[in-house]
Amino acid sequence: MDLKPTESELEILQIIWRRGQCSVRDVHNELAANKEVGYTTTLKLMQIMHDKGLVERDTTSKTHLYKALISREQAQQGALDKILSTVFKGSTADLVIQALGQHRASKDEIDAIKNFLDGFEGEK
Amino acid sequence: MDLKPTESELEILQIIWRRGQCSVRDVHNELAANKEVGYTTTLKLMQIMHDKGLVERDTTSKTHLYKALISREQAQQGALDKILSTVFKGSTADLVIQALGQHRASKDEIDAIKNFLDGFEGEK
DNA sequence: AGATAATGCAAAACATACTTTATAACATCA
DNA sequence: TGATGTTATAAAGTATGTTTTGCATTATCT
Repeated sequence: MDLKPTESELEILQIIWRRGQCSVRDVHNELAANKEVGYTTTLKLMQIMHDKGLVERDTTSKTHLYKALISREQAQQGALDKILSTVFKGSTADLVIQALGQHRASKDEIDAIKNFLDGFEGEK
Repeated sequence: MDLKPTESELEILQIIWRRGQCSVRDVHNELAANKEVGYTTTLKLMQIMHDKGLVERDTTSKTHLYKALISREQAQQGALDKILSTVFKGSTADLVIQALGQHRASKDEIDAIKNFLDGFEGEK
């Protein structure tokens, strides 16, 4: 299994992740709200995603219902792994620092990360 | 300016960033050490990168010398911005936690990040 | 039943990234 | 000089991702 969603596939996954289970129409309506796209384009992409094993579908009723077979966390990790190797020379610390430096994280965010680090370090 | 290097372009940028200034031959030798690739493929990619404005070149001597016009930090930030919007719902904290969680960072790395966070928070 | 709308599939068209081939110009070595 | 190797360009070929077109099926409304 490869599981490397493309750009457009990720847009669709976002919607499926949020809603849990969708018809092509559901997904298309959300996509079309933000950009110009044809219904059949959305359909075709979801068919490709099904071929790739990114989603599964329930075909019992005429309107097929799609569910994600890859979790958001898996996609996140895949994306991180990729940019770690391509631009961060494998250094997670560099990545984290770059992410935080530019972003002007809020106090809450920083605290959340610190807490996470504390727990992480304690565990050894 | 767009400045979105592709996968292959990033491999080449890695080398240019490390060496500072390179001929096509320099880059190609490094690439060819790790994978099967033709000299003209490397050349063509570097020409495309020049067209895009990712690199500049000194053509005074026969052997053209290429330099990066995009910094590693710019490329890193671009990559981060992209995955933040595509898979992390814009949450830097989620990204950082996911990056650290999977990676089993070393104590040194964790300390580096903590120090960074401390300084960052203090500055307000 | 017949019209209309929604859903689905297959095939082809298009765009972009990547690779290869063929050719030319120049430098150096023997 | 002329054989060889290096560099460069242009053009074409391949692969992958994205969009569009045409057609068939099913459901619903009158």
